[in-house]
Amino acid sequence: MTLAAQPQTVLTDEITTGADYEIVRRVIETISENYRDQPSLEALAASVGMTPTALQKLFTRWAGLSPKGFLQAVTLDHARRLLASDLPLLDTAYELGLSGPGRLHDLFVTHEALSPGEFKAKGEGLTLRYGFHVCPFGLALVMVTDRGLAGLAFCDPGGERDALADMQGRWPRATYLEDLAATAPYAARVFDPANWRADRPLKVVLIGTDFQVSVWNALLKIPMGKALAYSDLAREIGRPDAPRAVGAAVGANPISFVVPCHRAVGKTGALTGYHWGLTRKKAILGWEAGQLHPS
DNA sequence: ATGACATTCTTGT
DNA sequence: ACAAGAATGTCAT
Repeated sequence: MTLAAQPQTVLTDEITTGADYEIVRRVIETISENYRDQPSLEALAASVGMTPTALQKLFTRWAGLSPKGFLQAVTLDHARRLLASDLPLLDTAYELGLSGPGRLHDLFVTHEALSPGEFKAKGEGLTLRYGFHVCPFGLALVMVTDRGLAGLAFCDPGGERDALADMQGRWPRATYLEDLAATAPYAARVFDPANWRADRPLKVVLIGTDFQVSVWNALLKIPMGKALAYSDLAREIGRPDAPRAVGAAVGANPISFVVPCHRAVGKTGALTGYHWGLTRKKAILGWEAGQLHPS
């Protein structure tokens, strides 16, 4: 797959975006494995067979920030700074949402939980429409009900089957329909910051146990560019002794990215596990840093 | 730095 | 009902 035989000109936007992610993903992987050595742009470019300038351009277009800047964003130091910014943030940016049943964060999300009956039936009688869409982090599997967004998962090209199976395992009795027309608007809304507007709230449906839903609620309160330790989350929901259970609940979050599970980090600021791959967690964090400080 | 273990919730049998 | 596991945290080497 190395020869330059592909006719670049006929590739659609979507396909190039997917291919771009693959390159960027490998670069990010390299950066996060060797960030101590501060790999140079030249070395990074060589590792993916590109010229330094081409990689610089591609990476910056993707992340809104240079490989160098990304390297810094992924560093332990940076994650620690996110943590250092104290807890008060939890209630501040967020008073406005009190009027309605909903919660707000950067994406202007309103949510409702599924009724206990509906949940216990493991999705029985629920119709989930799904579709795969290209996004900045590879392929996104979007699942919606008539009440709003219910699931968001990631995969690499070729992994569609596994991703779908993973989601279907969560609600085995639900009916699944492929319906790109239904899911496309959600994909566009979620991954384009220009669409994060209060007058177009994103409706999501949280399907989980009480404990899980309370953890996901706490996650929704973390603003973009901030992070919280699992133990802080545990305190936030009033179970200071259950950081481990919180970790499990965070990992079970069916709507990744929208429910910002990537903003939960270890007590020390270390980036810990991620259901859809640690590399992707770093990619998302770096991408958010780029949205925050456009260069 | 490494490893054992404490602790809470979920899930499969 | 029970046992095992999980995207953790802490304390002892």
